[in-house]
Amino acid sequence: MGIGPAIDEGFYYDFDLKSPFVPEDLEKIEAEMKKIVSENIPVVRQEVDRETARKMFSDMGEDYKVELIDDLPEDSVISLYRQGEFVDLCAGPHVPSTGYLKAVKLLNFAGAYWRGDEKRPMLQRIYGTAFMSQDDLKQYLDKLEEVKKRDHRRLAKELDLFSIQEEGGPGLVYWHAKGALIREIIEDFWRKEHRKRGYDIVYSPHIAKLDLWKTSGHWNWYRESMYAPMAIEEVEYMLKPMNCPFHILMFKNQTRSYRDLPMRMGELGTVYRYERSGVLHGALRVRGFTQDDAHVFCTREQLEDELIGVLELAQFMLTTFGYAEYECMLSVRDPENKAKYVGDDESWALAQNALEQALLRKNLPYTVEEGEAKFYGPAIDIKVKDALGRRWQGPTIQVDFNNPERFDVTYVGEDGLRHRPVMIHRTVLGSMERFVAGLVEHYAGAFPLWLSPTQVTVIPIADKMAGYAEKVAAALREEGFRVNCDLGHEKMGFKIRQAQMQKVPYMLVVGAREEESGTVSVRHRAGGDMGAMPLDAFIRGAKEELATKSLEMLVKSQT
RNA sequence: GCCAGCGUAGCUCAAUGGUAGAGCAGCUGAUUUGUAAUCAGCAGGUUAAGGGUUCGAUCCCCUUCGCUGGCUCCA
Repeated sequence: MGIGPAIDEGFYYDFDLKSPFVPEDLEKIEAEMKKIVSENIPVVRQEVDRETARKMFSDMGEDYKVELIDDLPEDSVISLYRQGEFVDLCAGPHVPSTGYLKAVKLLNFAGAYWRGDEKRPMLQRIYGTAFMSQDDLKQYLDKLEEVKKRDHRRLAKELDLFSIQEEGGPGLVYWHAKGALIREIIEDFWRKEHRKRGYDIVYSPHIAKLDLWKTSGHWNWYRESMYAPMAIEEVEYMLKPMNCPFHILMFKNQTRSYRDLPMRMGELGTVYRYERSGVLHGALRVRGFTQDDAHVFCTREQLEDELIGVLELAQFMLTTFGYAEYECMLSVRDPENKAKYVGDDESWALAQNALEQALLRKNLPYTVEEGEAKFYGPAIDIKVKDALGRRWQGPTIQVDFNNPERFDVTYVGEDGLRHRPVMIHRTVLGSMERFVAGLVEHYAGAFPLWLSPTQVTVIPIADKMAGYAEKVAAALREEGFRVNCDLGHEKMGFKIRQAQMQKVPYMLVVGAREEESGTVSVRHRAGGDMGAMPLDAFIRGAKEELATKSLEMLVKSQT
C-alpha cells in the first residue's frame, strides 16, 4: 500500500501490485466495499509511538508505510485507524463505523509515481468518490457527463473550429475557418484594448541564433523545453520558446531615454516548446502556440503603477469573456532549489515585493505558492473559474530584474547617466490555443453573439421565399453581421436543427407572412421562438447585445 | 517520458481466425414544406503503419505512430 488521501472531489489509494488493475477489478473492489459498509464495522483510532508503528508496518511488509513513518519526527505520536482486520496509518478523523458511508463509487485507475517523483516506482492508483447521499453522488456523476459534453476536443470537431492532424504531428493546432474567425475577433479586441492602454504592438521572428538564448539564460535554464538547434550556414539557430529576448533587442535598438518609459511592447507571438508526448491535451496543451505576450520596460519607481495597470487590464479582459471569479497566486522560488533560477537574492526580493504591493493596493487576496516562479523571476498567476466551477490558468504577470542585467539594457535618466530598467513579462489570455479551448468549454460552444462565427442564419420556409431571405441576409451583412442564408432544399425543421446544433445565436425564419410585412420571425438558440418583429427592430436589438458583449443569453441558455 | 487502455468509412459505432456492416455526413433525383431530422438511390474501408505466427489475420504476438485516463511537467 502507498498512500490514500481524500482529495477535492473524492479520494484515491495507491498500491504496488504485481499485475496492474483491470476494469473488472473496479467492480469487484466496489462490491467488496459495499459488503464492508453493510457489515457496519467499527473504525477505531489508536495512537502509538513511532517505533511501535514502524515495527508494525515493517512486520506487515508495508515498506512504503515504513518510509512515511521514518519521515516523521522521532517523538511523534502516530495515529492508526483499525477496521476489522485492516489497519492503516492516518491522521484522521474517520467515520465511527463503515455503515456511515452512504454513496461510494470507484471511478477509474491510473499509474502514479510514489510520492509524485518520476524517479521512484510507479504505483497503481485507484480513484473514487463518496457522498452523503445517492442523490448527491448522482449529481456529481451528471456533472462529469456535462464536463464530457463540453470537452473542447469534441465541440471543436462538432462545430468545426480546429483540429490536430496526425500527419502533421502532435500538439500542432490547425485553425479551421470558424475557429480562426473566433480567434481573429479575440485578437482584434485584444489589439484595440492594448493600444488604448498605451501598448505598442510588434512582430518578431520565430528563430534566433543560439547565442541569443545563451545570453537570455534559456539555454541554461529552459533547454529541455526547446527544440534542438538547426545549423544555418554553420551558425546554430533555435526556434523560440518565448518572445522576451526579441522584445529586449528591439528596446535596445536605440538609445532609450527616461522619457520613453514606460515602454509597453506587445505581441501575439507564436512560440514552440517541447512538451513530452504524454502531456499533450487537445488545444489546451500543445507544442506550438501563440501567446498574447507583452513586456513593459520601466523604472523602479514606475513598476508598481505598471503592475496595477496590468492587473486592471487582466480584470477587464476576464470580465469581458465572462469569467466572473478568479484567484490570485504569488508564485515565488522554491527555497530548497535556488539553482533552478537565474539571478541574485536581492533582485528576487525586490521583484517579489513589488508584486505583493500591487496585489495589496488592488485589494486582491492571494496565496503564496513556493516553487511556482519562472526561472527569471517571481509572478502573479491568476486562476479563473469557468461556468462549471473548474479552475484554469489565466493571466500571469512576472517581474524580471535579471534579463535587463544579462542583456545590459539601459536608458538615459534625467541626470544624463545610464540606468537599468525593470521588465514586466505578462500574458492576459495565456495563449490563443488554450484560451479559445477554455472558452469553448466555458460557453459549451454557445459563444456570445460578439464571438459567434455565424451570428444569424436566415431560413426561408420554402424555395420561393429565397428572394426575401437573401434580401434579409444582405441587409444584415450590410450592417456588419455574420450571416448564413440557408437555401438548401430541406424542410425548415431540418434547417433549424442544423442551426441549433451549430449553436447559431439567432435563426430568422421567413415566409410569405414576413415578406408581406417586412418582418422576420426570430428564434434564439436558447430562448426558442420569439415571434415576428420588423427587421430593423431585430437589427437594433442585436446591435445592442453586441455593444454590451452581453452574457444574458448565456445565462438563459444554462437554465 | 512513465503506467494502463484504445485505434474498423469524413463522424458515431457494429461484427468475425475464412476476402467488413449500420446510422449520420457526402453525391444524384424526387419533395416546397411555419420552429430540433422528408423520401429514394448511389458512392465510400490495404480494419493506424510495419513485421511475425497461421493454409488463411481486421481479430493472436512483436515493433512503431497516434489518441484517451492519470502521474511528472506546463501558456
